[in-house]
Order: sequence, then structure tokens, then C-alpha cells
Amino acid sequence: MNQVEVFKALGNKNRLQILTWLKDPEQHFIDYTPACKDVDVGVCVGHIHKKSGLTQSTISEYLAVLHRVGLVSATRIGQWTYYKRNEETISALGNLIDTI
Amino acid sequence: MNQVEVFKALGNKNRLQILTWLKDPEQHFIDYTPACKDVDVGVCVGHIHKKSGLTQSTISEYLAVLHRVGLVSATRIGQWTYYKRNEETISALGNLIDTI
DNA sequence: AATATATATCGATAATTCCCGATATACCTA
DNA sequence: TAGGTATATCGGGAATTATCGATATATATT
Repeated sequence: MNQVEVFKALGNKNRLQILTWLKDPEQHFIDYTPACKDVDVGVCVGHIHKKSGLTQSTISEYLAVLHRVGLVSATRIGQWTYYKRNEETISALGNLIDTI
Repeated sequence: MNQVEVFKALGNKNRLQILTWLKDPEQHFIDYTPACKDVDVGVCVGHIHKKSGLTQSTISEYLAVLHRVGLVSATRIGQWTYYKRNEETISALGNLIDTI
């Protein structure tokens, strides 16, 4: 994990917001339904986009940033890409704070 | 604590480095001696400046950033300003990660 | 193959950050 | 008060980031 890059990724109100939305998709995304029965793959770009008020390209870019630093996972299913919090990385970050 | 601002402050290699140096002044600063017998006030700007390889103004600015977001305390004694890690804020940040 | 939809990427501009040198301010000592 | 040292602030150029609209790519449907 690249500490500096992770902190940069978190140093943006909108990206931080997305991460918290992803904590509880049912609560934050009106028309959310899980894409898979058995595996939780998260929320598709379009839902996040609609909720955000930002453009589609910006949201796509932000999700790519969060993915690049490992804060979310990405799963392509058909024409949708679903993003989901990577809790391992997030809690690892919590521990890492102690080593700073 | 302003989350976004704290993450921005940490999203810089040099500021992160300074924070880790301040963890153990004896180890990282050759000619370090505590400024006070009874209270630990940390390390003065000049020492950090010399070790960093960056200019005095940049270091002063970086320390101001870290101070503004609460990651370090600042103590002026005579003509020196001493900066010290604010462990409370840092561990609070660790907890805050869980709420992200 | 043609079209429609979802997402990703490209190119651009404005805003912000990085980092500098120069200068100002604060404090100390003589 | 004058001069010296430590730190802070100012002004600026280069680099990066934020965010957009336009376009490309991938997938699905007919």
C-alpha cells in the first residue's frame, strides 16, 4: 500500500463521501439491489454518479483512483462495473496510522 | 478535526517523513537535545530544516500545515519554535479511519 | 450488423499544491 | 539601539489535481 497515494485519495471530500456511501448501499442508494445473490460486488458507477451530482467521467475517474490505491474493489459484470469497499485495506490503513 | 484537511496534510511524502522523524528525535536528529528538562516540546524548525534538504520556508510552511490540522503541537521558546507530534490527534485519526 | 446503454478515457481549463528565493517579524545579546 | 539568529510570511513559477464535455470502448439486444 502506498501511504502517500492513499492519503491523497482520501484528501478529497467527494471521494471520502463515496466511500461512506458504499458502507451501506441500501441506505444511500434509492434503487439499489444487489447485482449478485451470492457475492456482494457493491454498487455500479451509474448509481454513484446519479447520487453525486458530479459528471459521469469525474465519478469514473474517482472510482478508478480509489481502486488504484486499493480502497475499493471493482467487478465488471456485463456492461456494469460494481465498486465495493475493500475493508481489508481500510482497516490496514487504520493500523498503519499507528506506524506513522 | 477536519478529515479531508488531515488527509491532505498526510498526502505529502515530506510531511509524512517529518512526522515519523518526530517519533524519535534522538534517533533522527544528530545534535538533538531536549529544550526543556520537564516538558517535552519536540524539535525546533532549524533541525528539521537541516535534515530535510528542503528550504527553511518550505519546512516552516509544512510544519504550519501539520499544526493547523492538529497533527503536531507548536511551542515557542525564545526565538525557537518547537514542534512535537500530537499523539492524541494521530490516534484519533486511527479510530476515525474505522468510521470512514 | 445496427443500435442502445454503461463505463472508461481523452483533452482542456481552472484551481490547488509544491517548493523556491526574498523579505518581514520576533527575539536575543551586547 | 544595533546587529545577529530563528522562524514566519509573501510572491511566484512549475507541477499536480479537480472537474468538465466529448469521445471511445465494451457489452447487450434486436
